[in-house]
This record gives sequence, structure tokens and C-alpha cells, in this order.
Amino acid sequence: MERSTRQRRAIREAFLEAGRPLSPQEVLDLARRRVPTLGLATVYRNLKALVEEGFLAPVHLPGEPPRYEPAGQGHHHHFYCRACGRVFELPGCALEAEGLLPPGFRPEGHEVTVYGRCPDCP
Amino acid sequence: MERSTRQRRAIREAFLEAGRPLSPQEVLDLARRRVPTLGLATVYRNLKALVEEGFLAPVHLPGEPPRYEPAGQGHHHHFYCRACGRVFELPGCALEAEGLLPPGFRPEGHEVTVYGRCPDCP
DNA sequence: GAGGAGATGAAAACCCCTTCTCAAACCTGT
DNA sequence: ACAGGTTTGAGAAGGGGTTTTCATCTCCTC
Repeated sequence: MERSTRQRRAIREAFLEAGRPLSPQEVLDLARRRVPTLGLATVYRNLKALVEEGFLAPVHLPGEPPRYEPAGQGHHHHFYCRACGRVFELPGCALEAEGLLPPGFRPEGHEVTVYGRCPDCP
Repeated sequence: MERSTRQRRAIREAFLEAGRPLSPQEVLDLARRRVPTLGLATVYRNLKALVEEGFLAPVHLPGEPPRYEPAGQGHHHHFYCRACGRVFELPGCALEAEGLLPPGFRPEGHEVTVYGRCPDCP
């Protein structure tokens, strides 16, 4: 069965504290505050496990390596800060219908990414 | 100076014929119809050059390797077919304002990707 | 048509991210 | 506390896409 280790708890807590999608490297940096010996391989193993158990969901942005965020948050989109590279969640959806699609295209979903500056960056 | 070679012409024509964003591999496949000996390294070299000279622009989609499309087409978005993996351009923009951004977030641009089935796929 | 810089093609090398390996350390149920 | 399998950490290995290498070929100018 699955154990509750310091490492896995630290990783879960990193997400709850951050409140935004995290890359594997960001997870490592944050979780090391609690478990300084944490290794990157352990982060990857646990991210995979946490996605499988439904605690996390992967977030894909254009031209970016994947981030992860707590699962089950309903439809929303993301903001990418060009200054610091951090990603934030945007509540709701401002996309009309699913775009004005040409005939024959059958939409099943969509992604919206807004680029710019986050509140912390000049 | 820069030369006009069969290979470069074939690559440029591949884009004009395709009428949609192409990945490096797709460019290779299409351009080989005109120049069967074309190599992948040449495709990469010319994609880079064509971007620098302003003929092409890179297209980034979530979790996908880059595509390229003719530059200077104005604001538009993309459709990714989950069945065949091809990407199509969608005219116009159905995004309201730039989303309902929380205070402090300063938008500079956005990307919209619609997923689904293209007209050619069942 | 000849000369020479630029371009090509095949393969090797790179890069970045991710996964595997394996001995040592850690949890959990008894 | 003990025994067992599970998890960890460091480094090596893997994988996909992209770039470099270098001998050869091609396009342009004279």
C-alpha cells in the first residue's frame, strides 16, 4: 500500500501554500524548506503518483514545460508572467461560445493563456 | 549573402500549399515531394532563417512542439485536432477583453487553443 | 566557365527534462 | 522493537527535439 512519507507530505503542502501551478523544479525548491535533502527524482515520482490519485492535474502552457495544480477546480485558465516566469490561475472563462469555428470543426475543449506582468513584477 | 536554393524554395512552398501551421517534420514530409533528398537539418536551418527574415512566425501550443506559419497574419488563434494532430488557424478572436483579470495583473497578450476534431477526421 | 563563399545532408553531439537503478533509509502492522 | 516491503536520493541512463560537424555540393559573380 501507499505510505505517508515526509517527502510526500512536503510536496502536497508546497501546492497548498503556493496557491498556483508549480513546475517540478519549483516544487523541489518549495518542498526543500521542509525536507532539505529532498531529491528531484522523488519530486517526479510523487507528482506522477499525486496525479494518478487525483490530487493534482497537469497544466500545459504554450512552449512551456508542464506545471501541476490541485485537481478538481472546475473550468479556468492561466496567466503567465513574462518577468518572473510564474503561472497563476485565472477564475472563470471569458471565451465566447468556443470561438467562431469554420464549418466542420467540432470543438471538445479549449485553453486560454494570458501573458503579461504579475502584481509582484515591475 | 543569402542564396536561393531548391531546398529553401521547397520549404517556402510547403507553407503556401499547406495553408496551416506546420511542424519541422511536416515541413520535411511536404518539401520532400519537391526535393526528395532534403534533410531534416536543412529544414531546421531554414525555418530559423525564415523566421529571422520575417517570412515565418513560430506557433506555440500547450504541450506541443512548435509549429510555424506565415508571418504577418494579424491576431488569430489555433485549432488542434486530437485525431490527426494537425493544427489549423482560426480567424478572429472570441476572447472578451482580456479575461476578467484579478487586480494587479497587467495583460500584454493571450493565446487561445481550441481542441477537437477537424473536418477530415471521424 | 571557373572560383569561392554559402548551403546541404548524414550522423554525431547536445540539451533539457524525465525516468531508471540500486543500495540505504523509512513506514507500517505485528 | 521487528520484519517486510516501500520510498528515497544520487547518479546514470533515456528520450525527443534541435543543433553542430564536416566533407561535399550548389549557387552566384566575374
